[in-house]
Amino acid sequence: MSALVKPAPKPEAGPQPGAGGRDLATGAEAEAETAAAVPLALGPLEESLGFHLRLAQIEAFDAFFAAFAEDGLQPGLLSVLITIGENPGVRQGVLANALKIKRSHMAKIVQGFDAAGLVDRRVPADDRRAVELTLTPAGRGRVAAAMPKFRTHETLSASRLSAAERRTLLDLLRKLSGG
Amino acid sequence: MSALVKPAPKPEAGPQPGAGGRDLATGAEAEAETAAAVPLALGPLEESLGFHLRLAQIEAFDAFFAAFAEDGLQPGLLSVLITIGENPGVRQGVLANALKIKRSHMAKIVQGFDAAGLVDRRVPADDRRAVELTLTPAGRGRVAAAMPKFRTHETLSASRLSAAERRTLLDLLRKLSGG
DNA sequence: CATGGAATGTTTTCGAGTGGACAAAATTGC
DNA sequence: GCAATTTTGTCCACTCGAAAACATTCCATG
Repeated sequence: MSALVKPAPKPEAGPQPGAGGRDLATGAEAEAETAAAVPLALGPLEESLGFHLRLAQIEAFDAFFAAFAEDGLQPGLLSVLITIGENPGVRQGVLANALKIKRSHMAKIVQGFDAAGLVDRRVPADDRRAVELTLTPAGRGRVAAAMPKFRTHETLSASRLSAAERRTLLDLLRKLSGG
Repeated sequence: MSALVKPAPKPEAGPQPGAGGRDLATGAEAEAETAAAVPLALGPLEESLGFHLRLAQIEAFDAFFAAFAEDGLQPGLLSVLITIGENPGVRQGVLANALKIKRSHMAKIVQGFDAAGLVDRRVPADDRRAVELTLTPAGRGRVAAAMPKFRTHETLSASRLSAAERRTLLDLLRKLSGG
């Protein structure tokens, strides 16, 4: 598949009228589909952590996609690359565990990266079941190239929060997840 | 399909050895797959809102599943039912918009609910494209039955946070999502 | 009113992610 | 040493959700 190599989802002429062409830099939220933004009564959902987590996550995901659209890179995939870079020789299962990605899925992802020449898979001599992962030079380049955009994205996506609020939110999320 | 009527995912004999039988009440986190909980260096991810949102959301999702496994109910589906209940006669598209569910997906969901006899779909006379949704008595019963469990789940899932922290987290999430 | 465009919901098609069975290698117990 | 169990990764079948094309209805403009 090489889910990383698709040369920007669709090389269209420009912002199509119907497609709702994602204003990248402006930060305007631009009324997703159509359907008036009628405020609904959410009842108990209004106070639900899980519900708001989902909302926030979807929004963050969308923002990420908007930022990285041309790279054809997804949040999960980038996190895998980064983590391999930070932990050369990490075991595939350990990686999956830390990133909350299922091992079966991680296998697919790593296959894709391998095929794309971004990671090396080495079978250690002392345990021939395992696979140790390392970034290739190309992989390191890919990560390095993505990092500035990543930082920009992180800043932009929290633009509604003050620095202190962002810090607090991060800490609380970490605490919630048992960090 | 009737994705709501499956009588608990698998009516097995008991907690299978290999299946990892989800201790519901204990709250112990029980080492998901196997793979030692080796702490990895996450580098820039450590400070990433999006990354921690994903982690927290996955965890919340899992907890929800554990709590509602026997009901065969999913977070998104319950949120749809609740919101219809809170807004009788709501338009399908408005609902999709508010819950960040794609319209095409909402169509499927509503079809399922309709087939299960949980919602009524009424085409208003003044706009024959639209569909207005209402809970049937059975639907209201379903929601009412789920609510206590839902509140319990909400409380449990935030057990690592104090009440004040939970409140703060909720407010920050809402602010982040443009509430 | 006729005609082109927009809004609403549906269908179809496809990718992402899961669950479970599996093969190979390691570990343990005898 | 050898069988049983466990760990590690992979494969296959399936579901959830998204993107895009579509049909129908409404609206605007002449």
